[in-house]
Amino acid sequence: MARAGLTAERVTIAGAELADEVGLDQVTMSQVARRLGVKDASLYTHVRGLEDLRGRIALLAADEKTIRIAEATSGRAGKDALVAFADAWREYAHTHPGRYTATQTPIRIDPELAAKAPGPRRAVELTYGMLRGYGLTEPDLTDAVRLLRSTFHGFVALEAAGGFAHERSPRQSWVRALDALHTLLEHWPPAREGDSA
Amino acid sequence: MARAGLTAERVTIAGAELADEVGLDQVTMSQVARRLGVKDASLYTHVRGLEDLRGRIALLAADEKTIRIAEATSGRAGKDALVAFADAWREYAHTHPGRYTATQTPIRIDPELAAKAPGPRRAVELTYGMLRGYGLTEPDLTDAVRLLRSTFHGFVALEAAGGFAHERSPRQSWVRALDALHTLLEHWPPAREGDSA
DNA sequence: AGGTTAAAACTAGAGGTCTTAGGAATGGGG
DNA sequence: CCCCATTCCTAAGACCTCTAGTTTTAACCT
Repeated sequence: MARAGLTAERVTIAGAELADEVGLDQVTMSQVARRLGVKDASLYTHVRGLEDLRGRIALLAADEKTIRIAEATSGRAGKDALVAFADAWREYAHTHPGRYTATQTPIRIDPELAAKAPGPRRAVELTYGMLRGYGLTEPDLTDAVRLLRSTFHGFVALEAAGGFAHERSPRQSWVRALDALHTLLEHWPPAREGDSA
Repeated sequence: MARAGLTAERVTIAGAELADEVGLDQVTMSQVARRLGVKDASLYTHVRGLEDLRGRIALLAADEKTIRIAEATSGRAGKDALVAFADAWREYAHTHPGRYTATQTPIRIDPELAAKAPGPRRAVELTYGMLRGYGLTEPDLTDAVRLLRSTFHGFVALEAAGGFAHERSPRQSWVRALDALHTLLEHWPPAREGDSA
């Protein structure tokens, strides 16, 4: 029987495609094997198991998303950068729902593998870079980054879960949310007594 | 063999407990049956299947969370109410991680069953009520509600996924995020040209 | 009390999944 | 050309979901 030419990467990509098509929890070893024209057991040469595969999909997605954001924000500053960053984030979640879902799973990723992935560190740099123009300093900077990431992630997650059943289109709320966040970053409230606790 | 006295509700609760203990995706028919001292097949008298059980857990969680929030915000207004609301939300996610995860799944819930659940409607009322003091009007009100829900959900989701690896404690960032959101609600930016698109 | 009956729980089994173990083919390096 | 590490396979065990058909239970009725 001719070799299929599998690699860990090809298996991961097949899994990611499957995730986007039928949902992350429909990604099984068997399905991925079938898609690659191979028996289930053959995958275990390249991937430790289902958990490992899921982790690799998550890492792939994180990298891809970071790249999109980097492209989108390149050369922009201030609110332009904020909107480009956020739109790229949401766009990725929309076009790759399965991959995006994978990024939400608690980190059960092989640490050694994770160390090789450029995504996370780069993502952090991008976010801090985007906020540079607002003149925040630590620890406000970290807090602001966390607030932004929370809002972006929360919005697309709720959107995907069907949480916005209301009349008003999510798109409109999204635009207004970005307006609001921009305003907020420009007028970031000073820490008050007791906030260091 | 003596009857176990199962009901759909008892099965759901067993599933919810299991979810909190070992994670939602470890909740299987077999495990739930084992916990109840019953054979797998017996569960199908009370619950349509695994999907259905998951949906019921999600509904249970939504109701419980809403109740906690209602209790916490009762009698409060303004920033007090905002903080109580948010803290109750986060607290629920922390103490019931499996149940909370269940609420994130896209709605595959039996519509008939969902109609009976008081949670969702009540949750919406609570949120709008909490914002009453800020003097917002539609459609800003809807946008603000969506922003808050996104941020709350996003924060606890990232927290649970290990997304806040930084030095600074999530608790501190949470407190500051609430400060920031309060400020934002007090100075909600007016809609600009083109925002209705 | 005893008999009837609907529901609850069981046994059996088909079909799917994950994973390990060990055997056979393949193709690149000596 | 042949070695042999790697790739892919078959086989098999354990577990899972769900359906069908059967037995047991408890509640109701006279």
